[in-house]
Amino acid sequence: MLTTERRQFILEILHRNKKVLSSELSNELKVSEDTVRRDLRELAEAGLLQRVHGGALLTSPATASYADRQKQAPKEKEAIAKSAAKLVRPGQVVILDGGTTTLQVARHLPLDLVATVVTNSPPIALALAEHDRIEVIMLGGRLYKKALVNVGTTAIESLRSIRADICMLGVCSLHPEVGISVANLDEAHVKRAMIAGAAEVIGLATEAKLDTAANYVVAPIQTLTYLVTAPSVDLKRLAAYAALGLTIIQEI
Amino acid sequence: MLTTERRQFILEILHRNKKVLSSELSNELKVSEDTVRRDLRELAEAGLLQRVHGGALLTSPATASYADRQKQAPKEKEAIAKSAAKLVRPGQVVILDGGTTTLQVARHLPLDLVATVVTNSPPIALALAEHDRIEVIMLGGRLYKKALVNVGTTAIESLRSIRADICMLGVCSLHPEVGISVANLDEAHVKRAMIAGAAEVIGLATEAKLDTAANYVVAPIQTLTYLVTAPSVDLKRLAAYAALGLTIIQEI
DNA sequence: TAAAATAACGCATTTTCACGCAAAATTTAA
DNA sequence: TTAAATTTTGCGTGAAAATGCGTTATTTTA
Repeated sequence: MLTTERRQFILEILHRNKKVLSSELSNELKVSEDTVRRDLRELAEAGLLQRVHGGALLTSPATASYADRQKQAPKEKEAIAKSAAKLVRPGQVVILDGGTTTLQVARHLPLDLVATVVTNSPPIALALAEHDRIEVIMLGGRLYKKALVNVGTTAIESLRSIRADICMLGVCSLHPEVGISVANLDEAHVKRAMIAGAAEVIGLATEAKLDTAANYVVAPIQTLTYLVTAPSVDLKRLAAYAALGLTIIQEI
Repeated sequence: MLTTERRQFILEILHRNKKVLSSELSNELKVSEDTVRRDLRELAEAGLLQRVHGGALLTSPATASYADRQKQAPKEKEAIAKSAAKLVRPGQVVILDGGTTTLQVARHLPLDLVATVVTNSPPIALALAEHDRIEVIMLGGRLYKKALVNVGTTAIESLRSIRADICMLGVCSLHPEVGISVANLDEAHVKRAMIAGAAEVIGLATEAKLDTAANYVVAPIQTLTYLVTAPSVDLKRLAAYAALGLTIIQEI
């Protein structure tokens, strides 16, 4: 049985049963579990299924992908969020990009912080609704459901009239040469407008995002003033970024 | 059953029953309470539920006042929402005002409905993210936390360039002579712009809102094309409104 | 205040995963 | 067609995840 054939078969089973187990597939297909896992890994990267411990599940459309990402490396994201939240000074105007990491930042802002937050992410706006003294400015636009952010000219236009102190960007992919890149063109445009509207730009990145690139480039690395990562990330992996002039923040 | 599967199941139960008990889940899922607790802990960290002694509750979507209102007359609101949701025809462009009743409407829209929804309410935008075929246009602006809606010139400006088929308005106060009125000036402005941007206007009102008035008048009663109320409301109470030319809808 | 229920913590066990390496299979090039 | 290069696969190892149990703390209730 050909590799491609086998993978097709896995997808069929998955759509019939809504889930597959690595162990069962290994038995049924007469290949080792390693091979099955490799298949699942490939298929997951292609977005055709959702890997979980023990096998895989159907990728539920739209918002599910967001919920999934919320579960990825939650510890690391929380560590980053805590550090990043401390960078916001009272009275500042902050542009907060959408994303699961920035959502954590919003949650970790002190409840009594006086500030203005500009965001294109409905979940972040809701999280900040509990912060009495934070003024929330929501950027409108078409809701891009995969990332739960508003995109389009409306958002970009609104950003033109905003001069923020800092901008916190959840970077999807970061590469010393390629720069900051994302998987969606609309998102790239909005992020670029956010960067243009702030004096300082803070990038938030989990380790998995380092040294990777996506299809749409937002800006070169030097655009960032700070790069916040988890304390667990090896300094060697960050050397290339530090060399480009960024200040690396791993813990405050 | 896979771990991820189990956690999804817990979330489903939670959304259905508004609460879950560790002991019940342990029985139902045939796993130890430890495991259930671990699941709840993880899900809570992801912000998907709120842990309490004995189990978990739904995450408060936002501020207390909003959550409180969501608890007021839930049956009545649901009845109204079901009727109102049926008024949306495939392919239409719908302006959906913020509010607890309109949020229910969003939730009751068919999952396969093809439509465009324009809203200034982050909770509604999020609820609609699960509807694959609904395009969501979010109106930006300053977040008015008490009602969780975006207000201000940005929202009003955006509405100027929209011609919707219908507009669904959660009315705060309704009075035959005063008209539609609300407690906040900014909200009044936005609602007026919404009305101006739609061919038909549908008002949603629980019984408690009939024959009351608030400080800021949005528009006269005749602005409404339909008034949707719960079937439990006595027709006599609605006579005055019917006399003004509205079509009363109590159940479909 | 005491008893009961619920939670948290540490630990051991089992299962599942990831990674490197070498053999086998497949594709590409000479 | 043969040889070289690439890909795929299976296995061994160690790491990580998931789970249940015993114990101790905390909260709730009577």
